Amino acid sequence: MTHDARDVVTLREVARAAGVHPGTASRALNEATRSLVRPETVERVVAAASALGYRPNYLARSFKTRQTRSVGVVIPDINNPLFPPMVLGIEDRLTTEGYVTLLANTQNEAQRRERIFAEMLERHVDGLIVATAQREDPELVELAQDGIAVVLLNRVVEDRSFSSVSADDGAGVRAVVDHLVGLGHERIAHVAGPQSMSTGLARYQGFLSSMQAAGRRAEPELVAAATSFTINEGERCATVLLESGGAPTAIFAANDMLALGCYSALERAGLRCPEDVSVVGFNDMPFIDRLNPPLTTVRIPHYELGAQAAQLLVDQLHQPHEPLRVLLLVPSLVVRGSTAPARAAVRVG
Amino acid sequence: MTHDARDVVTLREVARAAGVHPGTASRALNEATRSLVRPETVERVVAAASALGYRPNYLARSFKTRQTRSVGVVIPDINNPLFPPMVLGIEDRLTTEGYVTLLANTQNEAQRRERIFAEMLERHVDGLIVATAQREDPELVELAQDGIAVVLLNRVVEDRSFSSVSADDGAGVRAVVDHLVGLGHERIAHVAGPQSMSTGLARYQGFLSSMQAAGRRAEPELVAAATSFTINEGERCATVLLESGGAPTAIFAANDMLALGCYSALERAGLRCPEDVSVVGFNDMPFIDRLNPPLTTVRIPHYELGAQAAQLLVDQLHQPHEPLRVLLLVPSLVVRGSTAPARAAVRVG
DNA sequence: CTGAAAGCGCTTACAG
DNA sequence: CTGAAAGCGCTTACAG
Repeated sequence: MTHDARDVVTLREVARAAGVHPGTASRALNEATRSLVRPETVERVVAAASALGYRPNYLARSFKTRQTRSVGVVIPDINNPLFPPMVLGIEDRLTTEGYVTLLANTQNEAQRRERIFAEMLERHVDGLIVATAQREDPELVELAQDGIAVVLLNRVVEDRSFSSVSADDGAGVRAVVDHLVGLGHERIAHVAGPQSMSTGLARYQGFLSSMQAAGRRAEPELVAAATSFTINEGERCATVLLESGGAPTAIFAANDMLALGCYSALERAGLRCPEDVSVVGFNDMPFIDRLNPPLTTVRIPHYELGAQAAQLLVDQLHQPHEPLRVLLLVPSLVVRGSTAPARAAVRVG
Repeated sequence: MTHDARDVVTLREVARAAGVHPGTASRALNEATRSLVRPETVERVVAAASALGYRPNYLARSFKTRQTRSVGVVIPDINNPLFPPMVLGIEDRLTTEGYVTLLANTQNEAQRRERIFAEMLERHVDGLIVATAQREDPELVELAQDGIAVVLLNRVVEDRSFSSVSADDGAGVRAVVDHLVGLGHERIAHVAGPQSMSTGLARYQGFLSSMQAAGRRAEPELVAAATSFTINEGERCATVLLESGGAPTAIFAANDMLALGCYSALERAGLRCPEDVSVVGFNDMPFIDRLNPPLTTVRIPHYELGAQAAQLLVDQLHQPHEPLRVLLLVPSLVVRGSTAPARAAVRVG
């Protein structure tokens, strides 16, 4: 009825068939302890195991060793197209290392996040890959202090006690600003992301420093900060910028969702993109190249981000006293139809 | 160093603190057996447990009971925007039922699929939600015969030995055909999906019967079958249709990806959508409403699909001899800018 | 190099 | 209603 049939052959039976003690059979079958056993014995045990179709009982093993070879992956929202490629990268790497992926979405709800972490620990995951970090994240810091293996993905905590894999936002933003400056834009605005997240802050700071490096000033009326990375917030902020009197000829949005909101705001204001205002995003979401106009944006290697995070975690699991590692992957600017040479300043409202 | 600190308090200690035998403590703490214990004793045990911060060891429990309260979710490709909402629906429902989600992508590779199923069984998942079914799927049928609880999601196996949750494709297609016929289209073409999948077949058959019901003939030169649900295949098939001499004024693509390919083919042929040719998709992928033109398509309640599949599985787990259930969720046509009244027949090539 | 034994932390017949 | 005991299937010190 259930799949107990599969489980019917146990280590004890393999041992009997091979004429050895179960302990010996265990050692022979386990990679790590195999060298303790005489080669001929190993061979005998392995033969018996495969003859009987022996499959070790993971539950028993996990119970005994307190290791589950599973890792918890905590993301904000799988519906955000950023995350699926990361999850795939994680899964691919984890799988080849013999780990299994427990996935959970926080949906940005504190209560849900707490539940998820508690559940993952109850399930004895060997480690956690967390893509929901806030810059200040006491909950996460506490986890780390409890000695749970955690790798941060995409976003980062201010407290530098985590290994992490994220994109080099500074480099990405620099490429954006250089591109816009190169097109002759004088009045470049920024729709910043939430400053409570490392990505929002890093891109904002990158904007300030890149502007300065390019000899431009980032005027206060040309910056608006969104409270979330959503289309609605992008529209709201872009509207603020357009009505501020700052007369931007280009808007750099801290991610593609916000950029989509910029499109909406421009449309509502009767402005054309890129003729009147250029728009740049960040992330290179799927299908963003099929919009009208196709969005100029910064491509982040999301799959790689996930794969590297998984690797870091696995390394850390195998070598618990490994020093922390902070990986920054290189993004690249993808120029499409939403940016064009600056024309004249535009004033609205 | 590890989170062993959390595990330090064991059932035995709770029992001692409450002055009862561990067996009694177990019964008192377990929902199902609590009624066997005198209320005052239950109270004492519960108090002791919470005073000591007792957390049952899942590993021990799973080992003993052979249940893990985990379910494997097998999807073709998380990067396909269809699946994230389904996965979220699954996770939400599973979580409230106390189950955890093991996620894996087959990437449509047979080898990978086999590995995944083997792994999931090794991990003793309580059941499986499978969105990768082929119409003929001996592997899956075998699983079911082994008595593993399986619920099919989105796609279905010809062999009717599974519970499943999918969309009522026939109803969706009917709405599409009626819409196009209502717009005066005489020559309606179909880019069919892979006929090895139930979705591809059902939508094709739905097309045939709806056309017939509407008094139209589905001419052979107005149907082309894709070998995969991809943009490239959509473009290839649409090109075939446009060059076949059938002169379609509307193309119904079996999903949005294929419809995207139709857009490309029209563009390459110098035809405008919807002025020259109307296009309809299926699924209502995220952001498909932001394309140029916004795609008319059939909305499928993907989140609900996932949630219902999870529910079916959980029900089946709790009530193993429950009869199979086949759920068909109702889709709805979303009319956007890619469809317009028919003008004249168009001939290309 | 191998055997004998203990034990991981629970659950669950079985007695009483 | 509760206790005493067995046992799930492994791994791993400990002897020899």
